[in-house]
Amino acid sequence: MQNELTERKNKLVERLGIFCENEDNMAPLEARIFATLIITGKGGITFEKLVKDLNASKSTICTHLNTLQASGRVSYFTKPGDRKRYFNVTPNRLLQVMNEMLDKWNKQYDIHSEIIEYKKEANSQNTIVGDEFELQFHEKYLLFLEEVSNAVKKLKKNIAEL
Amino acid sequence: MQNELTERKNKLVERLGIFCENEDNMAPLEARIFATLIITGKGGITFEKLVKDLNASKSTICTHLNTLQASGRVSYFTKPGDRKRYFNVTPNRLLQVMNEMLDKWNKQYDIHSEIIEYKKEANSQNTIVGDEFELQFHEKYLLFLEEVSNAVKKLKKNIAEL
DNA sequence: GTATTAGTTCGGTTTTTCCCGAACTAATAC
DNA sequence: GTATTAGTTCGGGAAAAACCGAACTAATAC
Repeated sequence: MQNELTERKNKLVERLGIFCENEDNMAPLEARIFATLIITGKGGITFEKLVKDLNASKSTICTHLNTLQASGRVSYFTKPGDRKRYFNVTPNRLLQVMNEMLDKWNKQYDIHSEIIEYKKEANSQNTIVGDEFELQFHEKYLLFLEEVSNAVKKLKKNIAEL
Repeated sequence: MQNELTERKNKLVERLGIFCENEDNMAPLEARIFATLIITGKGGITFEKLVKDLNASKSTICTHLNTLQASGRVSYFTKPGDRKRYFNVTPNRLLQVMNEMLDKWNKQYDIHSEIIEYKKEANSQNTIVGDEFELQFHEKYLLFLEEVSNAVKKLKKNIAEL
């Protein structure tokens, strides 16, 4: 019974780990740590248990926990009379996820804006008819980025109130 | 004059390249290729010009062009009486971007759903009061994924008609 | 058919990433 | 203070990623 649950947990850590590796550019063990923290939840998990559960060295766990904390994804708390740290996912993680999305889209917006500027300038200097840069793709892209950003900004408010 | 524009283009390729490297998991040169294609636009660019412009080996360009095509991001066309291939970004790239977003969110949805299942089961077996898993984070996350997915699905329709 | 050039394949090298172990520091329990 | 254990640092090694060059194939121009 207990084994079946643990097995299920491990499978989930692995699955979520691979996802984080692929989509969030995490190192394999870093992804497993983060996945473990997500699945462990608020209660947190100690350094030494991570070392055991993930079968990794202390140094690796230490390094990754630090980068995860530096990126704001992970925090820890302590219990009085217990010097261990209990690591968990930063409380307002969902808000963070939304902000990360917005950041990424903003960066893209800036780049495509600059590309448009560049292409306009190039077109104005170009003399060969029919050889101009088209701007539609970039303009549509900007439009899309605005819209999807707005949608997430709205969700930020709504979900905060939930 | 021409130099100034070329300089600007190179800067943009570099900037967009780094973005693709970081956010889209591309290899450095792969990212530069893709960036070049985006900035070159519909007219496309030949294999040999990529080799020259990016100062890379034919083999590397070849390999990356193939993976980029395999992932559906890049296509090519030919001109009659010219055996070179002209590579460019796949025409409906924006639609593709939206689909990639939806895919990613779907994957996350599935994983978090399974985590919820797991935690419910664990809670039902748990006897220690106050030691249950909380589900709010995951439930909010699912809600958010649904909403943002819906927003993008709407945009898919609207922007297609644009 | 032949020459030429576009593009591919594959083995190998360089570079980077990832992780570990051992020695170390820091904190607290006693 | 001293012992113990939590956590860190750093040098190095293994593994993976990225790129290249040389030899090759394929296509077309002539």
